[in-house]
Amino acid sequence: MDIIKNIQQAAAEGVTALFGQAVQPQDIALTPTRKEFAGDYTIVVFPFTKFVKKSPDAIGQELGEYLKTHLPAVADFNVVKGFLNIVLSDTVWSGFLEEHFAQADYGRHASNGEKVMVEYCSPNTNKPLHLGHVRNILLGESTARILEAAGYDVVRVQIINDRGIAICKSMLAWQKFSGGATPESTGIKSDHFVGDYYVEFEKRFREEYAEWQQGETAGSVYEAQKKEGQSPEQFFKDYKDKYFNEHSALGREASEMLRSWESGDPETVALWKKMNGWVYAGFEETLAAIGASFDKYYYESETYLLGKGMVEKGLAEGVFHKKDDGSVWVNLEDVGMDQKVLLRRDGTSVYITQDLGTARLRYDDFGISRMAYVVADEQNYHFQALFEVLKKLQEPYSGGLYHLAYGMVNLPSGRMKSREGTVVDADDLMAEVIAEARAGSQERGALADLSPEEQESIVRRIGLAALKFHIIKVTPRKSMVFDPTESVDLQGQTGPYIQNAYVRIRSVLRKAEEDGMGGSASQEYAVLQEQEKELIRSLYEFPDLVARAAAEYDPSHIAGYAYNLAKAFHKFYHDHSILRAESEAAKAFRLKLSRMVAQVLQTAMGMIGIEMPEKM
RNA sequence: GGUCCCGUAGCUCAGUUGGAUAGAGCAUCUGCCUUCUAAGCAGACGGUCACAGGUUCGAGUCCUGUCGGGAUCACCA
Repeated sequence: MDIIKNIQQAAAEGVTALFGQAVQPQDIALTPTRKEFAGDYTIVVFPFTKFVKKSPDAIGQELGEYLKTHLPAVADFNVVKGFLNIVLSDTVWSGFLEEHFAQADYGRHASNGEKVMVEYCSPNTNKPLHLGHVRNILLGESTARILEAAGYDVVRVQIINDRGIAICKSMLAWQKFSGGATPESTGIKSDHFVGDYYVEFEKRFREEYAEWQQGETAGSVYEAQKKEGQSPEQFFKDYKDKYFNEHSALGREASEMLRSWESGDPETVALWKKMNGWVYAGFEETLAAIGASFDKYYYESETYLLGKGMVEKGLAEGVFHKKDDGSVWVNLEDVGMDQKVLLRRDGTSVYITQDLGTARLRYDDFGISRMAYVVADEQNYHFQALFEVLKKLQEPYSGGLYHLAYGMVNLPSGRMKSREGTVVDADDLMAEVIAEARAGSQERGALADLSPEEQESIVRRIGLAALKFHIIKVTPRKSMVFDPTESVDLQGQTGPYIQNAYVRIRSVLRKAEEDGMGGSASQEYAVLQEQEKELIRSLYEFPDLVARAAAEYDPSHIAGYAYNLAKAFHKFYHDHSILRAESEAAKAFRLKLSRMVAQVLQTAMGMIGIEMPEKM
């Protein structure tokens, strides 16, 4: 039974029968009726005035009559200013509830046999995860879960940037300054431990640079290369990278280490493995705390040479071209872009070459038909180019590529800057929201008779719900302002607000079970309250919403839906008693309704990685 | 400068793909717990949907331009 489709179908037939014009059911504009009018769904009749020489009101009347006589579900209708409001029979809604209230997987779609990959997280290994990664991970994990709910077979992967100058800086600093300290000997979480040495390197480097600026070499470099009217401060700020490459002792050592790694020097590789191992152990802890897990990790140290074969193939097919200096290019001007280099003149790969190879590798590994990359929007251009190149190569999965671009996470004070120490650490952030939830919980005292372990488990769920919901409710595409004090709010439009609706229902259901609840009496409940209908209407729309969130790769739709459903339930709960309903029939009906609301809230929140507590 | 994204209440965000009088939360103020969990409910206050044109029965939504903010335009990743 699909209520909306039935109405559209009947309305389309009605238009044909009454006005002699063929229209497609999906072209019937059907929207939920606004609260101030009577009805469940509204058909906008204005479009029909194009081919019917009657007033919108007259058309509405005729079509309303038609629907009322031809569709049993339609109990009544009214026409207001060209809007045909359709009132459905209460049995439509009570029938729907009876059919679905016990369906545990309601809202989840049957398998569609398609395999899709979601790439997310994808950190560098020189520093711990921060707020930006948190948005990425939450979006990626939610998207993966939503796609699963929509019937896809999902493969979660990340590509870890485990090589390059950054990790060499950490390695060098550790080698020079640690005195053999380890995460174990210091008691510092292992990814933070490695990050600390990266910071140490930067600190020492700045000191070295500042000292150098006082010397003769610096003076002559400044005089020779300064731009007109440029102060020494400004000049040396811009000169930093050049200093690193051309003058710095630390810079030379770090570059040396990178070369040594690239040539496979056993000692360097061993050190690299040791420090990356620390980082991975720390990441795993953080990812486990957030609730994300992966099917496969790809490492840039293993993929950065890939893709050359595909470039050769493209060359052979004439899709790419080689310049006189030996570099290989693709011309993307036909799709409004530039020329992009694919192989350097020395034959080595660039970033995009590696991504071409990695895409192919993944296809070979998993046979996926679609791939979603969760990567910040600063890489929009890169992914546009990557996808176009894969299309030119006619890769079998190239029609199913999607860049889930998300905006920057800013603080109320502005952009996060590591130099100013304003980067919000992922572990700290989680600890903070959980502490806030703990404080709130102790104040309320509702968990006092549970064991400390149970209390802690609940408090974690509440804190993480606040954090996750706060981030996921924002449309991915938009950049967002993250206010730490708001993220720990437990009231209003928040994760805990939704958990609370669930907890209230569970509490009622527990009591009902003690009393022994009457099941079949609900069938006799004939006249529904407006708020009951609203809840069921909302439940009815859930599967479509899941499909839409999957199609648009947008978890914020699920967050918004869960909030609206919880809000509707809170109001219903406030206005109507469940266990002390007017009749046995009403009580049984409301128990079923509440049960299904709880079920759907749990399913929806599960899709965005939020677990529900039984009590709070 | 070229391209892309964003601009909605004091703040943080929705707005079902063009439908009715633009909605929530936070903040401020006011009510509601001897009654199923008050992390709740109700009310008040708060808007030139950045601006100007256009398309049409109808525009926050589509088109053009302007202003403001961000990103990006490497043989870096």
